[in-house]
Amino acid sequence: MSTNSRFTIAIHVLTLLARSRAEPVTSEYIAASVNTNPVVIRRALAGLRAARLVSSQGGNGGGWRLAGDPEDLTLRAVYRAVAKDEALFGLHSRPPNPNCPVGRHIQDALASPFAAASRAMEDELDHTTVADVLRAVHARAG
Amino acid sequence: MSTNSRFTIAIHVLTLLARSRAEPVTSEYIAASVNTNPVVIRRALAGLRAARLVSSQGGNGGGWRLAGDPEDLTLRAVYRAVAKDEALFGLHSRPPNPNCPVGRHIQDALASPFAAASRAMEDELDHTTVADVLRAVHARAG
DNA sequence: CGACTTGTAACTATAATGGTTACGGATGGA
DNA sequence: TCCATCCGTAACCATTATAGTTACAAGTCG
Repeated sequence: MSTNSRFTIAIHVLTLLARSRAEPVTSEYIAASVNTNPVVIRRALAGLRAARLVSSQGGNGGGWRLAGDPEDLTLRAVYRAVAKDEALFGLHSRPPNPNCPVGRHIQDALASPFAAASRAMEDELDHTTVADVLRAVHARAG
Repeated sequence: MSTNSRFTIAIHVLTLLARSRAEPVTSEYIAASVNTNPVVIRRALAGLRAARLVSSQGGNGGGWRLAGDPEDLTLRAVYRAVAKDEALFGLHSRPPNPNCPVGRHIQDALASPFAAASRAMEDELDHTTVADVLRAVHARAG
């Protein structure tokens, strides 16, 4: 449904930060792990900082740190920071025909089932934390 | 998460077909309700026909019909027809660095929570049928 | 002072999405 | 048979999202 990797990248980066505890990590180091450009990382992290999930420090010895305990950082919180106000399912790109009964009311009729589906997904994301992801990575790393 | 209206369009069209029962509906009529071009509708319905949700009939008096009972057509089935194999959350656009423990295992570590979230969403979509949507539209149309 | 790092603008490439025109082919009634 | 109708699909274009890259200003710390 999406050609978009923002959510995955965000979790990847936060997992790296969780692994290094309070030690700041540079965008260059992160970019090497994600296999992309440091600017892409800074852009992604700017959004997470706006959501108070991470903090940054410029200059020598600077970098990025988790703002809180990874045990308390759920994938739902990460999802909301990345998705912002964007709905899970997009509506019509142009408004449907208001002279057709279906066109006039379809968006209202879909609001409830769409919201329920989105809520169910987020509730499930609430069951996993960044700390859980880090443990899963460590388990596979042996 | 998606700039994509395929799912909404599909439900909209199927609701129109459910309303007209066995009477075939032309792509031109559907396009007028959706407020788009008939070719866009034909493209969308071609996918739904491949999933056996609708059937089409060319020539005079032709058009599109639901293949089954709208009471049995859940939004989950519509979602799967529209999303095909595409995952709800995209992974990295370029493979992460295999020399980093996190980069090497992050995708595997995310497989389980991502699948659970997608399943939770689909389970919720299973609770609503196209017939339900049509009733919701009728209720609002007064 | 100087090495380092973030912040951000600017530009480019690629791909997805959707809108449009055009036309071939099938259907069914007059 | 003829013809209006309607699907099937190719082709092309515009718009937008994404992300990759270079460049440079500004802040930080030893």
